[in-house]
Amino acid sequence: MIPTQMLKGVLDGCILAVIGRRETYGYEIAEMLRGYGFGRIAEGTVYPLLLRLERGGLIEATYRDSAAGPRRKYYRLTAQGQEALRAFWAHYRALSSAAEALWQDTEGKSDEQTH
Amino acid sequence: MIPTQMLKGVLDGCILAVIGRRETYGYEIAEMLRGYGFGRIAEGTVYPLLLRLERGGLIEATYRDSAAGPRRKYYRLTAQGQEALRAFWAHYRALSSAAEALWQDTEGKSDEQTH
DNA sequence: GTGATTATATTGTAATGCAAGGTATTGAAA
DNA sequence: TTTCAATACCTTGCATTACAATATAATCAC
Repeated sequence: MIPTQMLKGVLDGCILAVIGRRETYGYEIAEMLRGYGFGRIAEGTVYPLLLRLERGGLIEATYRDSAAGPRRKYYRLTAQGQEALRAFWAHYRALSSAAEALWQDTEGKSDEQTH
Repeated sequence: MIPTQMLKGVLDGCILAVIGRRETYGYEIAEMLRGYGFGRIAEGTVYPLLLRLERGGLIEATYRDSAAGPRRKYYRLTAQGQEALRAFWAHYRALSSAAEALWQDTEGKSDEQTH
C-alpha cells in the first residue's frame, strides 16, 4: 500500500489524467486508480478532490442517469484543466528525475557496502 | 519549482537516502537536495524532518565542530533507518509505476485528440 | 564592529488524504 | 415484503507535513 502522504499533490494530477482519457465519474475514477496500481483510494478522498477541481474550474460535470444505481456525475476537462494537467506532469517529471538521480547514487553506495 | 504538496511523503525518504550515502548534516542535506533537482528545500522543512526521523529512531546524530561556522550535527542511518529506506523506495516504485502507466494512456489519448 | 555566510532550532499556518458517517437507487435473495 | 449487496454521491473532522517567519550563534572578511 502506498502511504497516504506520498499521494499528496499527486492524486489531483492523476485524477485529471484519468478524466482526460474520457468522461467519467467519481466512483469509476476510484476503481480506475486502483486498476493502475495506486491502491484503494477512499471515496472520502475522491469526492472532495473532484469538488475542489470543479470549483477551481479545471473540470466540469454533467449528471446522467444510470441503469444500475443512482445517477452519475460525469466529469470532463476544461481548457484550464488540460493546461493544469500538462503543468502537473512537468512538475512530476522534475520530481521523478531528481528522485531517480538520488536513487542511483544510493544504490551505488549500497553496492559498496555490500561487496 | 516542484509544488510543496508533491514533496510530501517523498522528502523524508530522500533525506534518508542522502544520509545513507554518507554522514552529513542538515545544512548540507538541503544543498544536496537542491543539487539533485528538488529545488530549494527550506530550512524550516529540513530541521523538523531530521528531528522527526531522529525521534523515530531512523537516524542518529553526533555534534562536531566546524572550521567555518557553528558546530554541525552529523546524522547517520540506524539499522531501522536502512530498513525504512528500503521500504520507502519500494513504495515509491509502486507509485512511480502506477503514474507511469497512467501517463502512457493519457499521452495516447492526447495523440488521438491532436491528430 | 559590521555584515555575510554557515548552522541549528521553534512556532504557527496551509494543504490534503482519509476514516467515519450519512443519503439514495437498483436488483437479487430471503 | 423485507433485507442485503452493490452502486453512487457527499460532508465533517482529524492527522500529517512542507514551509514562512523568526530566533540564536559561530566564523571570517572588510
